[in-house]
Amino acid sequence: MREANSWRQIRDEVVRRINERVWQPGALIPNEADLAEEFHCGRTMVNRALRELATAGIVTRKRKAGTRVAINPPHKAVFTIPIIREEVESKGSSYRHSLLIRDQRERPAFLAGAFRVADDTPLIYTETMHFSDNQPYIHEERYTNHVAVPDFADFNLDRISANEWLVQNAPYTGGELSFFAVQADAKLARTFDVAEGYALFATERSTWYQENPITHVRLIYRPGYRMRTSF
Amino acid sequence: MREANSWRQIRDEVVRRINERVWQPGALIPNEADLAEEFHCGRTMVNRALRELATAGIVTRKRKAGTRVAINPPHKAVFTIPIIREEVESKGSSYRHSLLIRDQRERPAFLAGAFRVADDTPLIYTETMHFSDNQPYIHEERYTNHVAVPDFADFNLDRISANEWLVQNAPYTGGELSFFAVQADAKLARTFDVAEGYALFATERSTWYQENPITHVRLIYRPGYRMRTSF
DNA sequence: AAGTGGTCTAGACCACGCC
DNA sequence: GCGTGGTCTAGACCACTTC
Repeated sequence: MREANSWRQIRDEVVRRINERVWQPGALIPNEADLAEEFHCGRTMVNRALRELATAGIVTRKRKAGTRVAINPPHKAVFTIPIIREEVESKGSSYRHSLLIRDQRERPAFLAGAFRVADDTPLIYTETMHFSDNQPYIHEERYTNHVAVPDFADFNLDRISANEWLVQNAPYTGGELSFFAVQADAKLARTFDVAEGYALFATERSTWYQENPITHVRLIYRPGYRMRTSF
Repeated sequence: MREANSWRQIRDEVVRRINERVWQPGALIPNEADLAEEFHCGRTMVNRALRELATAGIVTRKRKAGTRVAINPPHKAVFTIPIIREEVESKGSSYRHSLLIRDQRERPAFLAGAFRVADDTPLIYTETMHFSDNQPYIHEERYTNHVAVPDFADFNLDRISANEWLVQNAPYTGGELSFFAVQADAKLARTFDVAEGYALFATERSTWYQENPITHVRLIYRPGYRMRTSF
């Protein structure tokens, strides 16, 4: 059929046939050897193209059973969590932040599930306001386990935010992320200049390194904020 | 060093060295040929291992410049957008839904950006309530382009929800997803038994096939809902 | 110019899973 | 059993980027 000499062309041609219903959802597509012959290339590159489509959920593959067009389109969206400064600056706005509070606290009750440290382990608590073009943008509350990140306690957070410092210096092996809505309390209402109880978008993120909790952060976004992604 | 004969083992060993700081963030790691020699394998499999790590954002690769440990850990999370019924049932709850409204409307103004059809194209509007264990769970408002999905107009939505039908029958080539917070209006407040103005978590999703809009849906979740993912 | 990753081949053997 | 995808090799040439 069409000449194809790179795995990208093979991949794109397979996608085209799926989109145009040459190969229906659920249908078996030709095996690697046959496709290699059709495209005048080695089986290795057919394998690579189909493997990538399988990772993306476009096809499903089983030994002996062959490769099928996936029945359910992949309802997956990859979401990238940016460093706040970079997010602001990428929109052409100026960024600054202000450290409001920095002290040591014991773990609050609501963190017991996410933060598996002894009840009386002191945690570093920081509260930071992030601004975009000098307008309040994100309010950040963070608990950091300084046993896991000893350098953090001494770090000057005036120039670089906790967000940025931890992203670059505290690698993690796993984490959890959640999205939800909160009502503005009195302080947030004042900060963002809305009525108390106003609906604000919020995220929480926990990260850990092996079994050790590193940090837990709650971000509350300015009124009307939307977090977007495309797929 | 350690014996490794599969690309997975190579990948895991590289990850181990990065996590244990044998190779620091930003540092250059040995080139493919050297790693192939160390692991007693072909360069192809080293390439595959490192390519996968590059896709995951663990390392960055440039010709001639070599492979470096990424400075920023990958702040990526993958969201799977489930069929609502499956989400509810996977938690062991019973699911049902109720179709509240189904009519034809012209495109509302707020959809002009997301829905590139002529202003007077009639769209199918549906409003559905999803229940978990007979408690209100998600309120759904949907606009569907019946030019793109002709079968949808005739479909009986009593047994299968629009959500589920479209996922399985209307493949798409792209889409957009956004997360935000809304205030409950009078109707939502009544539905979810909260005060008017209460903060609710909401998502909007648009999908299209090639250049044709398929559907736009806004989901408003019950009070206190959190959308979670781990990484 | 030279070194690096990116792509590709031809061929091989293996592991899985349907029959 | 036996056909399929999964893995792997040894070698080659190319494209890009830094020098």
